[in-house]
Amino acid sequence: MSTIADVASRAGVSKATASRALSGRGYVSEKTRRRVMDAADALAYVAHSSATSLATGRTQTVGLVMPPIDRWFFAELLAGVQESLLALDYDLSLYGVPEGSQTRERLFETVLPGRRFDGIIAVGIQPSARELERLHRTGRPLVSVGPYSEGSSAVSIDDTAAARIATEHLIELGHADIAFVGGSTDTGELSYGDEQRLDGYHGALRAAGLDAHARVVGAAPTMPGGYTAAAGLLGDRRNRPTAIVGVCDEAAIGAIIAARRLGIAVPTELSVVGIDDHEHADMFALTTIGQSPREQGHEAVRLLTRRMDEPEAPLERVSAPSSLVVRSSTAPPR
Amino acid sequence: MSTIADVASRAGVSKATASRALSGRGYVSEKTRRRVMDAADALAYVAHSSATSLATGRTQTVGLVMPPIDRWFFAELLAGVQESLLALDYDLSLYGVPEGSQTRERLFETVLPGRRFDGIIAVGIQPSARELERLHRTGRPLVSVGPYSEGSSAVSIDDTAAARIATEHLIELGHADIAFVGGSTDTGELSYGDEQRLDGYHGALRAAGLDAHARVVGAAPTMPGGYTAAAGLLGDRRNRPTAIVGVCDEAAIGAIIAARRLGIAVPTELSVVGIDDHEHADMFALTTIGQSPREQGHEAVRLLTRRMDEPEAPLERVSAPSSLVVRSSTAPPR
DNA sequence: CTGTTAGCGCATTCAG
DNA sequence: CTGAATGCGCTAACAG
Repeated sequence: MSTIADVASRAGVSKATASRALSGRGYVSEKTRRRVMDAADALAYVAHSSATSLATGRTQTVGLVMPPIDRWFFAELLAGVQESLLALDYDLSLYGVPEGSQTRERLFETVLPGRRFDGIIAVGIQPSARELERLHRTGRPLVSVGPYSEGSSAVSIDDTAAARIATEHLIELGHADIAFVGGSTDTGELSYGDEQRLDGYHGALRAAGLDAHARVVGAAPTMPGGYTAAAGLLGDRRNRPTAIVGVCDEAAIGAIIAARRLGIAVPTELSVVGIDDHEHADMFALTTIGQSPREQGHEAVRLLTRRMDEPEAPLERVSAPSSLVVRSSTAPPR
Repeated sequence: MSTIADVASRAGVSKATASRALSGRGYVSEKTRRRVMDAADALAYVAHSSATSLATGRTQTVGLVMPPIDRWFFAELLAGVQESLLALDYDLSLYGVPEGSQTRERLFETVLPGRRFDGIIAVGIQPSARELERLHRTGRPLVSVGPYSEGSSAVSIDDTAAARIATEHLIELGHADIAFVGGSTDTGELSYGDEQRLDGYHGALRAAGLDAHARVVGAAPTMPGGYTAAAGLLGDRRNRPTAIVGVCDEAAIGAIIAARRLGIAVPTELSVVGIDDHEHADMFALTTIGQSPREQGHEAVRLLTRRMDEPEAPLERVSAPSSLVVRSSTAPPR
């Protein structure tokens, strides 16, 4: 692999001039610029990124930290972040952080402070005070998606409101016996957003004086999770709810499939509403609260670049839009 | 942020000694080692990764190049790669390559040759001759998953065999009218593996003298894709197949859901077999050809590290295991 | 076992 | 407009 010195000598100029010509910064006569360019691609020259980083202090790389979950939300968000970064010529380093592991410690203590990135996006992570201190010490900006962290810009939907609106939709249709699927799992893992959604469900019920009917059945936020939970819930035909709120669309879809298998018609005998507007929601005619994780990814990058370009720019907290999408999985109870 | 010089002077030693103490390479007395360590964490010292890379020539980073598809296979594979890399203290840079875009060019011409990585894993990518030349020119090892590339180690299942076995399973049960769902899409995109699977289907039919019955219906390799395609296929009750091979489990599951909606019982009236053993396969009692993309991710990293540690190590081509998993979506035709 | 001396490859002063 | 010199932070000989 050739270095800038090779290019310079081949073009008959100094390294400094070659550097200026290649980067486009500083004055270079059109003629020598051309010579340098020609030499560069004759040699298939590519700057050594570590050398550039060391000299400039910037890496053209953004770190993305998220739980290693292959849930739709994360996949979409990742795609959004990638799209935006691509357009800006930034690279992406991805870190999947198993909950409370040594990995996590190593990440915050060593990797992130190693100046491998110009900025960091943390998704669904709630850093501890010490972790935050480590991050800020690097002087690089942090953007969080989901849980908000001190000293960072942030973007997220209002999960509480989303679940509340979903539940209210059911209440307005006349439902009183509304169950929540996905409230808690056996393992006790309940991600930040999920917890807020549960709160929103309870809040709506309380406001309507329906507290007594609250029923939360634990389920993983997945289709099989929702399926299993709903199958149990709907098994007893005498005591089954008239409507279900899924913690997310995956769980809600699982519930719909369970209902169908049990011969329970949706929406005539059972209404189901989800949260997310998953790409499969349409196929199941699922009424849901729509959000766009992909857009949130774009927004996160926007917030990040804003502070990478201008470190003293004020922190921003943007609330991503979400709204009720009515399809045909909900109807008045009969 | 402090540098190794700060640590050295605080510990009263030279930079070299500090470096040795910190990295564990070379002789250092236990006593000074301790002093250096103490100084280091008093200062919360973390080595600057670019400086280390420049000096050593290694980045402790692996590049992962894959299509920006959030299909189960890729998500699982990514998880596997991450797990393995984590254990080895390697970082991961992720590149989603839109098919035939400028991005792709930039990636191969600039990013990958920029020595940002110690090795590269390419998934479902078929590099052109020029692209391959660029890669090899860097002298860093390449491992491909899926399509094999000249000069790289590779891991993949035998997609042709997988589809053949799936189809044979149906033939052995007595089916003659077997359709393939997901053969081609309107956009003409047919990823490498999918193409092979289609071949395997045709091969099995041919071997059984069933060519004439071949029916391929185009569908995206997704649940809605399979749903839509199957709905069309099964709509005509007079002329419908007795069995379906899905290009992947997502498509197969979509077909099952379509069948249920149409009141067609699986497996008594229709057999369905998929390929992958997707995490949802169990929920739908789907008979399928199992493979583990996660394991393939581990394997890819193993192949890569082998050649990163020993550049002259021979190239390897490993065939990942796959085998028939019989559940209850298949039965003899009635 | 430890310190000194040289780079790694690039961008960036500062003169000219 | 261009070249020579300097340094980014670290590791790797090479002496001692």
